[in-house]
Amino acid sequence: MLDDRKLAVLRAVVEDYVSTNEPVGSKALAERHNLGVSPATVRNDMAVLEEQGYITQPHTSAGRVPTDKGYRLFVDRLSQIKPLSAAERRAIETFLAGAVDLDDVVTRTVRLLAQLTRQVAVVQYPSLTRSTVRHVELVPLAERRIMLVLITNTGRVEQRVVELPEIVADDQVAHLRALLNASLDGCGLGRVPETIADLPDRLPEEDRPVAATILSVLLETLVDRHDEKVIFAGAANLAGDFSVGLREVLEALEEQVVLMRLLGEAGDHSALMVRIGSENPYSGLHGTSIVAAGYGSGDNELARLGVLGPTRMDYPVTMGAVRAVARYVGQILAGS
Amino acid sequence: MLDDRKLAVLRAVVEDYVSTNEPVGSKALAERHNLGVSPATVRNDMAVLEEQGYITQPHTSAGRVPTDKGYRLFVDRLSQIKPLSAAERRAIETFLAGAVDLDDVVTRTVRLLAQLTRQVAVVQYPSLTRSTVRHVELVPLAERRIMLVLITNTGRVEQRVVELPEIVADDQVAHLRALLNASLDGCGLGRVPETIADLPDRLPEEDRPVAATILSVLLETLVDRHDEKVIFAGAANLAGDFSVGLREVLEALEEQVVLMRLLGEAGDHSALMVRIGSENPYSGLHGTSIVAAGYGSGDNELARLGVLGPTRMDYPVTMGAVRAVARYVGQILAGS
DNA sequence: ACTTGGCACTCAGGAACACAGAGTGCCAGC
DNA sequence: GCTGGCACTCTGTGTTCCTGAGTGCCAAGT
Repeated sequence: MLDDRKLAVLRAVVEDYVSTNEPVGSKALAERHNLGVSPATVRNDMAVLEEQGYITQPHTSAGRVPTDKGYRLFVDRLSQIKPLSAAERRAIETFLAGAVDLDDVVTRTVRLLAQLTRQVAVVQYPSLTRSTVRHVELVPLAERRIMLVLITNTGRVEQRVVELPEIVADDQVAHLRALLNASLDGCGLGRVPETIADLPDRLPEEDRPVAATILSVLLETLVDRHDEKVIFAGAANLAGDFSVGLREVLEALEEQVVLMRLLGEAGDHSALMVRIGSENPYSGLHGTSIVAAGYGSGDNELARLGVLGPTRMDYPVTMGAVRAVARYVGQILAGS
Repeated sequence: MLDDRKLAVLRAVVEDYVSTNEPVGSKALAERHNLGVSPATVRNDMAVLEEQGYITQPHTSAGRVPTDKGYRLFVDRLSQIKPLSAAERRAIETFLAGAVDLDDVVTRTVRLLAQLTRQVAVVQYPSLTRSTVRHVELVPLAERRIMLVLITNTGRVEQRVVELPEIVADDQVAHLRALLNASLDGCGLGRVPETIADLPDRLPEEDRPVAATILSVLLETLVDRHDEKVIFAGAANLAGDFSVGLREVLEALEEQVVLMRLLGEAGDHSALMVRIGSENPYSGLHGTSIVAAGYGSGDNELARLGVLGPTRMDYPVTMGAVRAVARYVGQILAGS
């Protein structure tokens, strides 16, 4: 029902509208893209495309604008992801290579992505639950107070102050630390609870209350952080462009929960996810699209990142940028 | 040269303009505030105030609007900081009390402040340089790789991976750790360099290269973080209000350096700093005002926080909120 | 020396109106 | 099935006019 030329027309409408931000008419379209047919023919095709719901006109006698459905077809079948230029790739590499710790990697990534796409970038911190324990440290602070530090293989560090039910000696602490590390080293965070379940039993009677307190805080740490942290950058890029709903968009960006859902569930590793306009789970963000991908070191996806922009964004370029950044971040993370 | 009534008129102009966001005329002013004089008299006073530069009219035959100079006088002499309501104070306490670690305290604070003032809140992380070492931890990761973890009395944790020049045994590491902690415990971060300067000399010859490497990374950590981290929240509050320059404001908010300068130098502890419109160091932020204060545990100021809003903000209320939040955060930090 | 009522003047913002231009839909002819 | 022509329909823009709020100034009153 949609022959090749009609698809070409749709592609042309999307491309022109994205670059000019104005409804595109049959005449201009027939000229700019050499379709080899007259404006009248284009008009007929447009009428069909409109009937099918791929494009629409803001008001009678204005040009046509793609609908969400139109963008969807464009992304799925009519466009090709555009790779970055060599210069851009070099810029990414050098910019990310300078990072000193995990925090720095994430911060740099989100800024990089925002700058590259001139849109709002969103990056999720590498998930705790999918990483493994590298080291557990217990630091005595006072007689009845110690600090619990958990270091993961992704370089993430979590710490908690623990109030103890009784006074403990330093060598008791040292013993517990050794025991914890022996059991947990390399253990996936998801498997920590079952791994330490029987640990108190392997201790002398008098140490158990203290151990139990510490372990419960440790478990709490894992649970608390189950909702992962997401940060964004490039909000300034919203200012020039957006027609309406700027407030809604900014509000959504500051809601961790919404952001998490936006980035989507973990999918195929390195597969790009695109959500267009009303496909969005959050009503304040109709009118915006999200391009997201997972990233990680090696095969396992640690977290997700993406960009958010107006529905009329340049999908091929944006998708290229997101994919490239996701890959580079993965490499950096694997290398450190 | 400005008698009491003229000051009263200025105050009235500021208050009315803040609450209505429209130029205020002589008639409305004489009615709403019972000044006991006629509109004509008010007009005369206004003419004088305008000549002196405290107010201005957007165009002939419109009401008057305060100038930056007018707001300045208002803040310095005509207004009184408005304390929070009991309900608000309770809300602050319960909201901040639930924080589990330093990161959480800062995040909650910035959101709280944004919500309370309905403006953009800005909070600086407690400064490393002004805090003291609580513990240094060395965690062996591989034969020639260890992780250095630095814990401060404000609960902040810094970590770095260190590549060593040679293979070290675990007990060597343990020895160095003990030595480090013995020398540095309670040491102000600013004094760390001098404190560890002679440390290699107190080690056996063969340990010195390793120690030197670790110490240099430790020093690097301190220097790197000298530029402190600043976060913001409540950007959505900009949307409804701001007339122009929204893009500039958002850009400024994402520039750490600009934010730092905005919050200002450490002043008298717990003294409120107010910067109005063009008093601002950054040209993109004329049209906005900043109310900031230092916060800390006990007497020493650890960092600063504040809010940013349109020049026509409600200064008494905003100042009250900033002061209150700064105090509560200080208490929370001291208690943990 | 201030304050006050009166009065003429100014100007932004809104309503009414006309008009040019872009774009469409449809039809007849190739 | 494509194309040129033509009548039609809108939005956006520019013009004009008018109202109303607000001012500045002046002369009179206290």
